[in-house]
Amino acid sequence: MIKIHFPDGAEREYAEGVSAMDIAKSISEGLARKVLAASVNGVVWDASRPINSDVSLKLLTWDDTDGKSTFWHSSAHLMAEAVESMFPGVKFWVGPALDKGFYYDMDLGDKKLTEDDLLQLEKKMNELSKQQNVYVRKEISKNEAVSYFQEKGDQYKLDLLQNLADGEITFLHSGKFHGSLPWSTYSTYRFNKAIKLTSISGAYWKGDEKNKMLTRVYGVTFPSNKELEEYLVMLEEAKKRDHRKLGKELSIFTMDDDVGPGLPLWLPNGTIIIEELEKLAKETEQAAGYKRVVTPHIAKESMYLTSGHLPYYADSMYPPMELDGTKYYLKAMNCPHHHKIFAAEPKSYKDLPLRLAEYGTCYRYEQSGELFGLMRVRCLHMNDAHIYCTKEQFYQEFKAVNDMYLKYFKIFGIDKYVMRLSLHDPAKLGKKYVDEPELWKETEALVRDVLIRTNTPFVEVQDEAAFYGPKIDVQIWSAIGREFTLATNQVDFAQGRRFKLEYTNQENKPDTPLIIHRAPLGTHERFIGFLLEHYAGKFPLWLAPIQVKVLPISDKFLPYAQTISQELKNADIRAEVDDRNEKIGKKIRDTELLRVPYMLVVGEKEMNEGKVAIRRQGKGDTGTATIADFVSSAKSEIKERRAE
RNA sequence: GCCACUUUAGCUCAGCUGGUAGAGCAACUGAUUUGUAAUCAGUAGGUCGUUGGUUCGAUUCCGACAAGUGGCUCCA
Repeated sequence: MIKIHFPDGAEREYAEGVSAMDIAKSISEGLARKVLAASVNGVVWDASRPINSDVSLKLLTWDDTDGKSTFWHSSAHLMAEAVESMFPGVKFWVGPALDKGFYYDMDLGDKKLTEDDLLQLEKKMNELSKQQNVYVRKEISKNEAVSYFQEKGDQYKLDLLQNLADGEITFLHSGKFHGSLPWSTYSTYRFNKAIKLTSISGAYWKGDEKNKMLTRVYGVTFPSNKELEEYLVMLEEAKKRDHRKLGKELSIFTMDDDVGPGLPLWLPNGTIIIEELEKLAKETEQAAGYKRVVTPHIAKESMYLTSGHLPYYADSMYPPMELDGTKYYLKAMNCPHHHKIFAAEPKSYKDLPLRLAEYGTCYRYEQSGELFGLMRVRCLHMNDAHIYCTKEQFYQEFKAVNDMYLKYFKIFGIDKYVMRLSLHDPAKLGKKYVDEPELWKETEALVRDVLIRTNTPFVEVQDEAAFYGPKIDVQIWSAIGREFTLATNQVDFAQGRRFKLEYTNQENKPDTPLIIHRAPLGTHERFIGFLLEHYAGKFPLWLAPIQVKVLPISDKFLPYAQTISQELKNADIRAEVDDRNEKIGKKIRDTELLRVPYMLVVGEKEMNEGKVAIRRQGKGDTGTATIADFVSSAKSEIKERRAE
C-alpha cells in the first residue's frame, strides 16, 4: 500500500500502481469525469500513469491552469495524429500549449495547407477523439529511440532526443501515431469535444530566421461547445476594440499608400490627443526638473559611428542619403543628439543630474511584416528624455522615473501590465551587446536593486536589454493579444564614454556620467493605439477630441445651441453643434457611436429656462443644469484629468 | 525579410463555374420641425489595388509588384 496526500491535508491509502484516475473514481464518478491530469509531487502527470510510492497529489481539472495546458497539449497531439493520417510522411517538431489553445510545428514537405484542410483536420480530430483510443505509455532507452527515428528519417525528433537521457524518454502508442517525448498526456483526448483550428502560418525552426520555415497550425479546444461559442464571441468583442478599427471610426489616424507603409497620418482628432498628451508630459517633466530641447531629424553617419548604433542598429534605420560625399541618416533615436547637447558646454558635478527632454520624431525601418497599425510603425514620436547623473545619484533618479510611470498609469487607469527587467545575454557580448561584462553585471544589479527596494513586482528576462545597458520595460497586450513594450526605462553605461561625455567632479577630476534613457509614455503612436483599445474609444473628457456635442431638438433651437457651443468654446471646451436636419434620436445615436463624452440636448424647455439637458455617453440622460454650472463642472473634470 | 491569406463606391460587404458591377450606411437635394440610440423620398458616386499574360472577351483564370491581415523573426 502507498500513501497519497491531498491538498486539503487528507491522506488515504491505495494499492501500489494506482493511477490518478483510479483515485478520482474512488472519490466520486463526477470528479473522475472532470479530471484532466494530476500534479504528482508538483509535476504534471498523465492521469493514467501508475503511482508506485507515497506522493502528494492534486487532481487537475479545467479550472486549473495546469489542467488546461495539459488539455491543450494533448489537443496538439490529437491534431498531429489527424495530420499524420491525412498527410502521411509529415514530420513533427513541437506542439506546446499556449495561454489560450495550442499549436504544432510540422514539416509537410511541399504540401501547403489550405483553410479547407483545416476544416478536414477538425473533422478528423473529432472522429479520433470519439474513438477513445487507449494510449500505452512506454519508457524506452535513448538508443532505441534514436534508431527508431533514424529509420524514419525524422531529423526533428532526433534533434529533440539529443538533449534527453535514458529514463527521460517515453513513447505513447495509439493507432498509427507514435510519438512523443516525455511530457505528453493523452488521457484528455476524450474531452476534446469542441475543436477549432484557428490559423495556419509559417514559423522558423527553433525560432531562428536562418533556419527552414515549418508550417504552424494554431488551434483551440474546449470541453464543451458552449465554451467554444463563448470564446468566439469574446474574440469578436476584442476585434471591436481593435485600435485600427476604432482609429478609423473615430477619425484618429489614416494610412495612405502614397505616403508609405508604417507612416500614419494623424487626423485632426488624433492630433488633439497628441497635444493633450504632450501637455501632460511637459507639465510633469517641468515639475520634475527636466529641461526641454529640440534636435534635427537627421545627422551625419559619423555621429552614429561614435554612438555605436550603426553596427548594432543599421538594419533598423532608413538607408542614408548622401550629400557632398557625406552620409546622413534619419534619426532612429534621440540619444546621440542629446549627448551632443550635454557635450556642448563644460559640465560640473553641480550641473548634475541634467535631464534633457524632447518629444522626438524618429524613423525606424521596421521589416514590412512587423508593421501593425499604430502599434508598430516607421515614424514615431517618442516621449524621450536622457538623464545624466553620477553613480551616487543613480538610485534616486531611476526611482523618480519609476514613480513617474506609476503616476501616469494612475491617470490612465493602466493596471494590466508587467514590469520586465530586461537583461543581456553573456553569449552575445560584442555582437548584440557592448562587450563590457563587468559593467553589465554592475548596472543590472543597480536596476534590480531599485525594483526590489521600491517593492515593484517584476519579471526578469534574458536577452532583452538595449545594446548599451539593461532596462525596465512595461509590457502590455493589444486587443488581439499581441504583446508590446509600452514604456521603457534604460541604463546606459556605454554611450557616455563613447561620446567622451565628462563632468568635473568634486575632486576637480573628469568623470563620466551614467545615462538613463526613459520614455514613460512610450511613443504617441503606440501609446494612442494602446489607449484606443484600453478605453475602447471612450476617452476621458480631457483627452476626448470632441468633448461636448450640442444637440438641438429641431432647427428652431439651432441658434440657442450655437450660443451654448460658443460659450463652451470660450471656456476652452471642445464643442460642436449637430446642425443636421435629423430627429433627436438619430443625433443621439450618431454622437454615442462617436463616443463623445457629453451631449447637451436643447429644446424649448431648456431654451426658456436657460439650461441644458445633460446626457453622458453610455449613461443616458442625467438631468438638467444651467450652462454656467455645466461649464464649471466640465472644466474641473478636464483640469483634474478625471477618468470620468 | 520569411510562410499563408486578403484587396469590389468614403465605410461594411454581395457578385455561382469568365460576357465591362450591386446593397446598406455615409455624402448631396428635397419633404418633415421632430424630446433621449436609425423619418421618408430622390440624386450622385466604382478603368473591381497596380501591371503583364491566357482568351473573341478578365472584377472573375495565371504571373509579377504594392498595400493590408494572421503568424515567425524583430521592437517603442
